[in-house]
Amino acid sequence: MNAGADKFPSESNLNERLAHSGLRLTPQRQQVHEVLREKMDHPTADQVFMRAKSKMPEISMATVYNCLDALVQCGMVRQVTLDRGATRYCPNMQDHSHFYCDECGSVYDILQTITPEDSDIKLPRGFRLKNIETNLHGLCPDCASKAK
Amino acid sequence: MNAGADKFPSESNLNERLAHSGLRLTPQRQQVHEVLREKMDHPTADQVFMRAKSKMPEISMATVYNCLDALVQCGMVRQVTLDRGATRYCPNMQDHSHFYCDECGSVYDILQTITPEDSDIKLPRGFRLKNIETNLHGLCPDCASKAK
DNA sequence: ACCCATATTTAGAATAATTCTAAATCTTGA
DNA sequence: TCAAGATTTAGAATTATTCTAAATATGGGT
Repeated sequence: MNAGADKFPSESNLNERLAHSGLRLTPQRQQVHEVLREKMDHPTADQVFMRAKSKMPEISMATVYNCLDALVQCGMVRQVTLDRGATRYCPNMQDHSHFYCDECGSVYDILQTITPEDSDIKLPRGFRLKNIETNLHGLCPDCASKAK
Repeated sequence: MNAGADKFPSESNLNERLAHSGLRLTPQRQQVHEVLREKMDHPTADQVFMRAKSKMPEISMATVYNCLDALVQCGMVRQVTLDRGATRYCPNMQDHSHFYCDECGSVYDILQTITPEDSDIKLPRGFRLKNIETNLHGLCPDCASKAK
């Protein structure tokens, strides 16, 4: 699309990444990925649907779920489950963890995490560890100040 | 209830714990807690409901949710959200993490974890960290061996 | 370019998970 | 004993996710 520097390096990988998992690049998958990158506020499937719909009115909810699954499967998006509510989606594939405010439910990316390497977690024989998900729970600045 | 050694030390705390959060000890809350401690296989609310119902036939689903919420709130039970499916509940309040098999969905307690102290995670100003939830993702022994 | 096999999308129905509601019941403390 | 408030209950309502079957799109081989 542009000959110059890629503003969105991973966008250019989308096709390869999908292909690597035996999946095709489709306008819908592109759109869903774009929606996620545009506003990285950990939207739910429903929010992704509404945002995608505004650009691509024919897209359906089922497709959004399909696309999210495809993007998760090929490693372009992370699924984030923090509470009993709807699952959220995060296109930031850098190692990072999520801070979840137990009070108001807001989510923040925290650019630090524990990797299988620097953790000294030992699993019983036979387990194969792929990655460690770190969720930080507490109060966000807003709620912390309200709480005295 | 018994003068001897407590087989279930946290059971005896239930009342205090609830009281400390301004909650009452009720037969239903006791039952739900018992169900969880009886088989620590990370059941969903629905499974807890069925198990509790067999001992206390009049209990309702809404009550199970209420009780689980009360137990979580007073720190007697942990909520575990690992995928898009139903939330699971864990009465083991020792520091530990959960291993989740991405293939078959089974969950194992792993008696190691990262605590706020031994992690050197620094949060931006204002955040108040309460606890770190560590979820290990990968393949369980069964699925790992099947996967070559 | 044309055809095929397969992948993907779609709307809507179906299911699953969770929350809400309003009435009944149970405590607790004055 | 009473009143206020907490808790439980059944069932309805809502929300989240998955399923289904038909329509459409795509890529590879000719």
